[in-house]
Amino acid sequence: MESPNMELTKLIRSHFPSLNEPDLIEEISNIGQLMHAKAGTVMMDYGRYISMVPMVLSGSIKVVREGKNGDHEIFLYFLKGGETCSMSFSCCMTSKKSDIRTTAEDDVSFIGIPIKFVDEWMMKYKSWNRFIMTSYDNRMLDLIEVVDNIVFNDMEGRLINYLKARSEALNSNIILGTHQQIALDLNSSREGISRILKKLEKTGAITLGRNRIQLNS
DNA sequence: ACATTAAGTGATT
DNA sequence: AATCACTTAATGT
Repeated sequence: MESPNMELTKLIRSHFPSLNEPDLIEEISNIGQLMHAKAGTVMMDYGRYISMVPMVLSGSIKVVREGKNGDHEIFLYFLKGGETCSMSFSCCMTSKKSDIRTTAEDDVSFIGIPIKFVDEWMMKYKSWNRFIMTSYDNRMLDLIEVVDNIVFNDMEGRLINYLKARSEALNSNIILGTHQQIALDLNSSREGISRILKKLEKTGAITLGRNRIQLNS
């Protein structure tokens, strides 16, 4: 039988190879909590305070922003294995309420790190510092992509990018869900999404089914 | 068989 | 490209 401590150590080594300081790995193993979230679970919601920063091991987490009116939201990006949520980190640091909502796109497992340590390790461990900074940078790039998408692309372009992102996040070319949900994510209308999807199906790019979209690439 | 939910369509703005 | 009003199709009970 392995102790949970060793289990965590293994997971950190295999999923976060850039964190290579032995003391750091030991600390994470002692302090981190191995956690799971089932597909569809809302992991973080608007207005909630965050006490833990997740280091994602497997699965992917959908991050969305609430629209101005409050009745719409807009899809931002997916968080995948080996990554962490910079939003939760910055929220924690300023002990602000969350500006975003995250849901488990599929079954997710992650290591939860209490904020206190996230902060402490920033100064203590160089590789941790780099890890957090890199994560910030990657998220920033994702956000720039979102802006580009909205400003320069029409709905069809945005939808195609969205489908790609989702397929990549799920590691599958089959996407399950309703047109309505996609419309919500893209701040569009169900009918509009249905029409574009229909058009894409005719070109052979995708195959449609009820609750199901298959990408044919 | 019936009710419910998802998707398709044409018209209007 | 969004919204409305409706139809058609698939699925659950």
